[in-house]
Amino acid sequence: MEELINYLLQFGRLSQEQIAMIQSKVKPKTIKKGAYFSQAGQVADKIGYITDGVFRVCYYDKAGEGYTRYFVYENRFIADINSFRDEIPTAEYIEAVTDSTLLVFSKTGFEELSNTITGWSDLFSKITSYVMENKMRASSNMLVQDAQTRYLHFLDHYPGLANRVPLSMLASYLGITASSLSRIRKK
Amino acid sequence: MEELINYLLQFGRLSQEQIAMIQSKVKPKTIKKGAYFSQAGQVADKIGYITDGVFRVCYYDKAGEGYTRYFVYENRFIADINSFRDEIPTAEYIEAVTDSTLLVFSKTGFEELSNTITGWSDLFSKITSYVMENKMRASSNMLVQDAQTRYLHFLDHYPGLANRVPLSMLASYLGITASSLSRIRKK
DNA sequence: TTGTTTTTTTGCCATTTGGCAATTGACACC
DNA sequence: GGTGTCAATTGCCAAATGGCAAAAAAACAA
Repeated sequence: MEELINYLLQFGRLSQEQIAMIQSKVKPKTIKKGAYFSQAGQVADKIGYITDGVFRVCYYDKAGEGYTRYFVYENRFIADINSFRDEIPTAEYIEAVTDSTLLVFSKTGFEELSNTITGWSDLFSKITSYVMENKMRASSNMLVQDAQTRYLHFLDHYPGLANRVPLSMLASYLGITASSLSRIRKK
Repeated sequence: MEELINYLLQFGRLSQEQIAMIQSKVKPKTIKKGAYFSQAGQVADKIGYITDGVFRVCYYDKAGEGYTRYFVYENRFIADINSFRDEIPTAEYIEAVTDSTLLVFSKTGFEELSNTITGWSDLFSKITSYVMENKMRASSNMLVQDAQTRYLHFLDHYPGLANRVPLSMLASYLGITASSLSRIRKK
């Protein structure tokens, strides 16, 4: 809870009353490894702040093969923001990679905050565009690097994360096969 | 001008007065091929709506080699939104790939719209997150496809664009060398 | 613990892509 | 018409990566 508030304060000012208001709209939730926080085809009805655990945003091809777009872990928000805002179905899955705990804003709770706290939706869209820009830059950068460079960059940009996610998921995030990643890892 | 309004209307409602207000804050601008709309190290002080031409968002490595993150063309906004909002220096260049014309919002003009038009900044952040999500999805998808698939996808997703941008820029967008793209093209 | 299932590693070979250099082509300028 | 400049094509070979299958290791369940 503490962390959530500190995270928000990085992006804008909040009064004590506003903080109390936010805290009152958030509910703890646990989710098991392998379960989905949101699923393709459904409308995302909540926004989560991860207090413990790792999630991945992913999709599946016709053959059922899963591809990881990116990972999100402690002290970050996880949500399909476009689905949530416009109430349209998601295109992707948000899957718990480990057993996890979250603080969750419901759709109605979030809207109450938008109506009560001046600048709340601006603050949130600031977070959103900041995060998305980084995600986009990351995958755009990977495109022009070879597999080993991508892996090494991942290791020092997300220290420890490589040990918390299955190799196969990491491989699909890096855009290589599991075998290739295993070989690169040997070095 | 017509197109700008129609584009905005796709993302939210606007009254006649609001439309007039928007139109009064926008100024036409032309920019020559090769010139920059915004540059790394500077603070982006404007948002452009492209009425004619093609731009690319790009960066350079130490060796001076340029890499294209993505292209933007007619009837879309071009801006470094995080730099513009927070008044921090951009990390990237926005370069005119062809001679182009724009409609430009200045920082002050844009702020006046935010203060005058209820929901203006929500409407704009809706556009931003929608566009960024798509850009991110595009480069994330490319990561798991081979070069030829990426090229073919580009051709039918952006019809005609391949003929408007130099091969070398397209190659760097696709994450391959100019030679490789040239070979793929032969087929 | 034991057996079962899933994930990871490894070997082998085919294919893709990169790197480099030479050639060709387009275009502007003299 | 010649000449310089820059972009695009092509050939050659090396390096990176994929595909597939078998073996090994790890995770999980009974």
